[in-house]
Amino acid sequence: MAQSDTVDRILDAAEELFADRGFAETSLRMITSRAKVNLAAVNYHFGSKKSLIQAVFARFLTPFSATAQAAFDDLEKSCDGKAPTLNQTLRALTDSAVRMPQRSERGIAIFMRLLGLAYTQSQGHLRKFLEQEYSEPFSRFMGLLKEATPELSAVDRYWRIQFMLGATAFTMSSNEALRDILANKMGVETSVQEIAARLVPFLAAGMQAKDPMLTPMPCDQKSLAVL
Amino acid sequence: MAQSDTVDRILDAAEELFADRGFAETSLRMITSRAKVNLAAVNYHFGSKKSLIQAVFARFLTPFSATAQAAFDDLEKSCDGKAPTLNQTLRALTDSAVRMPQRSERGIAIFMRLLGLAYTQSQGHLRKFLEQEYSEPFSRFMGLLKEATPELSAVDRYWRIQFMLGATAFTMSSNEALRDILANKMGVETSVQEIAARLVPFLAAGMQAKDPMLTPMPCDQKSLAVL
DNA sequence: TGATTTTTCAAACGTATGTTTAAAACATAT
DNA sequence: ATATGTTTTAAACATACGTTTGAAAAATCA
Repeated sequence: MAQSDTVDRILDAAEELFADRGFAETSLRMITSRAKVNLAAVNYHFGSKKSLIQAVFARFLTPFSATAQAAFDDLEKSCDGKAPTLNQTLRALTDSAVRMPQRSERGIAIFMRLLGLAYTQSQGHLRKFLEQEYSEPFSRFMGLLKEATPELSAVDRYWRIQFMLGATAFTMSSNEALRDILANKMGVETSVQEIAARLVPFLAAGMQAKDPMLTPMPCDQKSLAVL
Repeated sequence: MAQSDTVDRILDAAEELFADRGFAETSLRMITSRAKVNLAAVNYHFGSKKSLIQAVFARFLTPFSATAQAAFDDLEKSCDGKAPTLNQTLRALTDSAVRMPQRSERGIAIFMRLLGLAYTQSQGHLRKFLEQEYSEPFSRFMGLLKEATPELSAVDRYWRIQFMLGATAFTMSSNEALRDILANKMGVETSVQEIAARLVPFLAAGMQAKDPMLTPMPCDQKSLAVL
């Protein structure tokens, strides 16, 4: 081989192991032994474990962010002048994820799981890295969300976005486990695409729920208004 | 003091540290030094770190599960015969959490954060412990959800419950951080009760969204093959 | 009181981690 | 072929972890 592929082998192994077991629970020795590379190679090529984690994310997040930006461009062009709907905006994002060129069949699942872990296994450095590296597509997405939900107050929108993020990150981060459970329990096979297709209407409906402050607080009785 | 309070001091310290930093990232030395007890005390009183984690959960989950069961009883009694609505069911659960007697002012926040971590930091032993220890209130809640959403297919319900769990666990697990961000950004203070009050309508609306397979695809390009 | 059990304590153990080192192997270009 | 820069390797390093030990201290009970 003309050029060493050590770097890629490390990235491949790290990506899978991180997705399977999380960051802290994956040691450099596991990574290097799966990659069939010397232990010191990680520190030689990446500098540290933290940098390796960031590199794993950069490798799939950079092309994804470009794809998403293009999808946003298309979306704004296609309904020129008018703001894209919430469904369209969410769909543009999930489609970008689903259509990404994958390294393996597990590619999408790994991609989703890592995104979920990034929110969940809050490694401080990762948060900072992602925020400053991908702030543009992120805030563009936020802007689209704002235009698609003009009826919401800023505070309502803030919380509902958190709810959306939570539902998405959590579901996607354990998408393989959840799919297995469903297959065992009800004999139904599910693709990541289907999960996304089910998730979007759920999120859109929640986002557009009636104003939360209008729902009565519980007195001592459980008497509640219907919704 | 007639009886040593070492056990409680350890539980208090562990509870806070786990909530702040997660399980793996909290060492026994941190716990024992905050609790001002000897390092060996944890292994003496609890046997192992795993058992300590379970004990922390049992201390607040056992009374909570009792409270929730009572709330479910009340709910079923109050609308006798008829099935409680989705909003009522969700509300019964969140109210039970909010009304729990708290050990501190952070009590609710810690409670939520730990519940979120239980789902998120999937310590295998914790999952098993929780499942076999609190399966009754859990499956009762699931039963109520099923009765409250008779129009959903089992598969749809399965996925939407996962979405609800995700939104809840994620939001609650970082509720303190999210509240701080909102306070800094928009000068709005938020209580955990308010988050719950906002979350419930979001979840209910998502749960009752129109059948996902019927939602139309965005305009021209994004039309996807059905599943 | 004295005997016995329970609890505390400092110290050490064994293991695993991320990282560094310095020499060897390799590739490239003069 | 020789020199130069890059990559790989085995070994060690320093540190942190959960757990165990055995003796001291405290509490309990006869």
